[in-house]
Amino acid sequence: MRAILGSRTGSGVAMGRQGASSRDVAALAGVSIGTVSNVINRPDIVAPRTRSKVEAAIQELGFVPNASARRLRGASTRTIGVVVPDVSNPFFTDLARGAEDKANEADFLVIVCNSDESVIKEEHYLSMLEAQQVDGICITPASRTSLQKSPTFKRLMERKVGLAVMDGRLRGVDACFATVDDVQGGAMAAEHLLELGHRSFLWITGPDSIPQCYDREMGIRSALENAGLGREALTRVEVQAMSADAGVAIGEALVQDGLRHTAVICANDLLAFGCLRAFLEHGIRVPDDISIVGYDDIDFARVAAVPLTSIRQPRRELGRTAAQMVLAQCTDSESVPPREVIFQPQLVVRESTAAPKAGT
Amino acid sequence: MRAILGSRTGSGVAMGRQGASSRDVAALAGVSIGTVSNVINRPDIVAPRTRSKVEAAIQELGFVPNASARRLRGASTRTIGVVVPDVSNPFFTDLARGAEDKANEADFLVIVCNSDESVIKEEHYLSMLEAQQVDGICITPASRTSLQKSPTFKRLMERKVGLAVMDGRLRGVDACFATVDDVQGGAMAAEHLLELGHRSFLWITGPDSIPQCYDREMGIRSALENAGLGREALTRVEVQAMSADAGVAIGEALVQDGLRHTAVICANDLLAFGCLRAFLEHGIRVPDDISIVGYDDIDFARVAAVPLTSIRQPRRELGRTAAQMVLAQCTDSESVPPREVIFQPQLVVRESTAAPKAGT
DNA sequence: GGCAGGGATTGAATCGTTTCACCGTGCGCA
DNA sequence: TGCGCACGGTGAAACGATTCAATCCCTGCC
Repeated sequence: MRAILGSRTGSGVAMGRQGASSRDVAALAGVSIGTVSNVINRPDIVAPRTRSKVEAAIQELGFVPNASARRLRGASTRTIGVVVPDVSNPFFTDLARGAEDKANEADFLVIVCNSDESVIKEEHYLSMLEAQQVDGICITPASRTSLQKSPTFKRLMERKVGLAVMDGRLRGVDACFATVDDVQGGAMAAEHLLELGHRSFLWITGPDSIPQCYDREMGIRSALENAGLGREALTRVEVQAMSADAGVAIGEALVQDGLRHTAVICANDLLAFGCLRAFLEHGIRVPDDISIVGYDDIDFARVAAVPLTSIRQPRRELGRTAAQMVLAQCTDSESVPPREVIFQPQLVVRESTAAPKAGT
Repeated sequence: MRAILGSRTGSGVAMGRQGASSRDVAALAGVSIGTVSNVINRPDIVAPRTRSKVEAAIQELGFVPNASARRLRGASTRTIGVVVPDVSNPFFTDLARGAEDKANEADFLVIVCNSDESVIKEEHYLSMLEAQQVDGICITPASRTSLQKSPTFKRLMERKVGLAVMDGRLRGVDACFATVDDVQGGAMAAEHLLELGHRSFLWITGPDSIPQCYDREMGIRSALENAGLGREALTRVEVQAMSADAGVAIGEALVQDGLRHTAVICANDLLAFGCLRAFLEHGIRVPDDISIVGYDDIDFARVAAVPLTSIRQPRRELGRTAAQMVLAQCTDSESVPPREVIFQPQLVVRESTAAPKAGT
């Protein structure tokens, strides 16, 4: 009476477009399909003899449970999404890598999505992740405000998909946050330069809609204010893409204009690299003629043409923490994970900063 | 008689742990569930009026088809896996990013896996990807030989999962390959240095099991041979991890030993960076005292302390091509995609190489 | 020896979608 | 008027695993 249960590919080494199914395993082991499921999910409740029979069958057929079917029946897909602006920015690479490490420890897979800071792409990815039935999402939002308005995002929240925002906070959103204190980081950069004696600053940053940029600027401004400087002490230049190329472009423009500041603070190391390169190519000496501070302290900061003073962020740790939060939400179901972890940035002084020249 | 079909959450704005299902949409639009499916998959065969009714219902409920259910019924998951040694190596970052770009254009999602060059981790990831029912896999194998032996890999092949090997070839495997001619690349590096007059080389490389390392070394050796040099002209140093830190360690050791070569060729830019840094810290001048050639030409190569001469690879293009091949295999079903694309590397000369000092 | 109880296993229902055989309806044509 | 056909739409089966109520079997106890 069990003969009828054969797989569509026969009972031997079941192969074809699809691998072996639990039916095949059950047939080969001479048990019911439910027992196979038990062996996989609750091995302890299965009698040792039965268990080893089933395990042998699983081995022989090379059976791997179909995650789609599993998910359909309510189980987890063991998959999380990671949405970042651009993994080719080393900062986000490390964020993603950290998240992947943590996920891997829990046997989860990671779907990586690059939003390229486009709200539209982000929204699109979110809905694909929803369709994929991911268990959770770690996201660095493309914008400070638009995510909250996204219908997909709202649905995701309502469906109680695990959610952790990396490196940024969202007003009025009930999610976990793994952030670095960007206001503090901005202040650190400014204070370092103030201590060296600088009084005139150039701030190269991305669009104001990027929360990190916004916060860092706030930190810089408050530090300058505390030092008794007026708003005119800080000149603000905004770039569209926070890339090395953009940094080069700005650096070139600055050189053309004649340098009017003694110090440059960049919203990330990539910009700083570009800027540095443009300066050096035009014979401007760093830090003698001008100081540069980067942000992120990516691995390459220390091997730059002039090793870069930068604000270090615990990048991998940030990703790990976010993944941890997401996993906690979707694994331990009702245990409430810490809602917010704020890391402190760290000033790393290298050779790109020094006291301004006397004559300035 | 259709009343019985309500969703478990009622007929209004259906919400809960799960989003709205096609049943909900069907109920709201007053059509059958099959019609909803038709609207989604073959809109052309549905009458315009019906179609717009259904589309309105989809909108209202925020319906997103469940990919698991879809897949279960034989459709694609619209997901591919990308397995690389380590995305925090910029070379692989770009490979992954290229693949993601291409996948995104076709509305596919990418699952990124870091094997850390561990055959065990690689195998584990492969079986998770199998369970996820990915449509295809782009992989840079952790080893030259072990993948062919992996049972999971064999199953994957038999199941006709789309497969593309990035940056490496596998003996006796029937898959697509997107590679760069590493033998040629190694030769280019050596020839450049030979032309400058170098005769004594140090080759810093990863384990021989890594195909790229192996091939590059072959290229170097044949170039030296062609130049009439014996095997003793090349000293080989092997590191476990091809990271900047490993480069620093080697660099330090070299300095301790006293430099016996006039040129160093590194199997990747990270090693070159580390080496460069160690040299500079000990007052050794590059390229005056010693020349360094990297490999990959990552973005940072040109902004290094001494801009690095390197062998450029079309990184993103490689990833894009691999993804393209995989997608072709799983989309156009029977159209045979090009089996192999070989890109040519390119020598980029910067400031880290020069003729050896006269007295050497 | 019979029965209660508990551990092991089974079988059927279920998840949400796709697919396909089938059914009405209305129209053109003989 | 009646036949056949095309078009739109329906409904049920199927995909592969999980879950849980039901069943079976064995052991130990009275």
